[in-house]
Amino acid sequence: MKIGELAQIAQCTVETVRYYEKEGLLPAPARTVANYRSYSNAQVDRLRFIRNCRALDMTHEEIRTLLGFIDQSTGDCGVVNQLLDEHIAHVDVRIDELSQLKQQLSELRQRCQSEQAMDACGILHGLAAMEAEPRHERHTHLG
Amino acid sequence: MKIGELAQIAQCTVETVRYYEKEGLLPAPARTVANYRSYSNAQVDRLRFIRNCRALDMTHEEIRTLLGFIDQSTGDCGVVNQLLDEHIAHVDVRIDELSQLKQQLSELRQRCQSEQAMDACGILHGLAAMEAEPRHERHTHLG
DNA sequence: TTCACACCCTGAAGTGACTACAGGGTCAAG
DNA sequence: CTTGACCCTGTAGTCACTTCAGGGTGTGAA
Repeated sequence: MKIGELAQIAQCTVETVRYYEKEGLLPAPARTVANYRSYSNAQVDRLRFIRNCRALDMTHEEIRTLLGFIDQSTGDCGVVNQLLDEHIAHVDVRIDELSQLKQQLSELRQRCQSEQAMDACGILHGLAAMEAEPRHERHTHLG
Repeated sequence: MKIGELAQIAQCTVETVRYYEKEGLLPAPARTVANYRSYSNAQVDRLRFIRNCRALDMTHEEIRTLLGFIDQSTGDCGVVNQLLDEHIAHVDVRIDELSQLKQQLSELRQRCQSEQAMDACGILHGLAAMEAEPRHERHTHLG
């Protein structure tokens, strides 16, 4: 299977597949005489695994860890459970942050209901007057 | 006022202030004889405005637009209202996406309650079996 | 045979909003 | 006269890609 077909199956671009190879998430595949990448079924499965993890917003580092567990396949999967729990916690934190943000933005939006002169705009005044809070450290890799 | 004091007031780092100057969000300040940046009160206000916008997760592009409105101060603020509405919509979309994600992750987590052998781990199997969805385009700049 | 066109290759640079670092200058106190 | 806190410039690194430049390969039609 050539790279274009693989990319279509895995719902990503050809460039992304090559990027994963460079990053070491996907092993380098065999090549045809024309130097085209040629993928096995196992490699298709591995890419699908990676794309599924990415669809769940895991980082490459998290994915690398999971792939490591699969490759070893020794030991118990407590570590996997823990990784997932931590990732879910990340998502929770980010949802809370965004909810607070929405609250603040909605309040700000309330300050200007009509299209008045710039100088009088409650939103611009609100943005100028807010008290900058100490920047909170990131508890999550989710933007 | 020197850059360190300014950064402290605006709750950001000295590097960030210099970065905003390079990006054209903050005008280049006067310099002392020792070539130190020296800020006026107006520039302090402008940086506070920028930091407040960033605390609300606006992009530099959005902030640049708002600063442009302030600098012109002609016309009505309908455009400001619109920018804010769009930004609130971004945040809404992202909250929905993350909520769906959390749902998927929780279901996945259910698949493995005990610490069993890697090969039997329901989470790893779940990640391998998921159907990759077509990559959804970004409707938001929020990560 | 020659052309078009879809697909493949590599390697470098761009994205956003910073952060970190190297290598140096300035200034006040002890 | 030295120590340490602050300041300067410029470059590179972060993350997960995307885009681009400049080429090679393979197949079907004119």
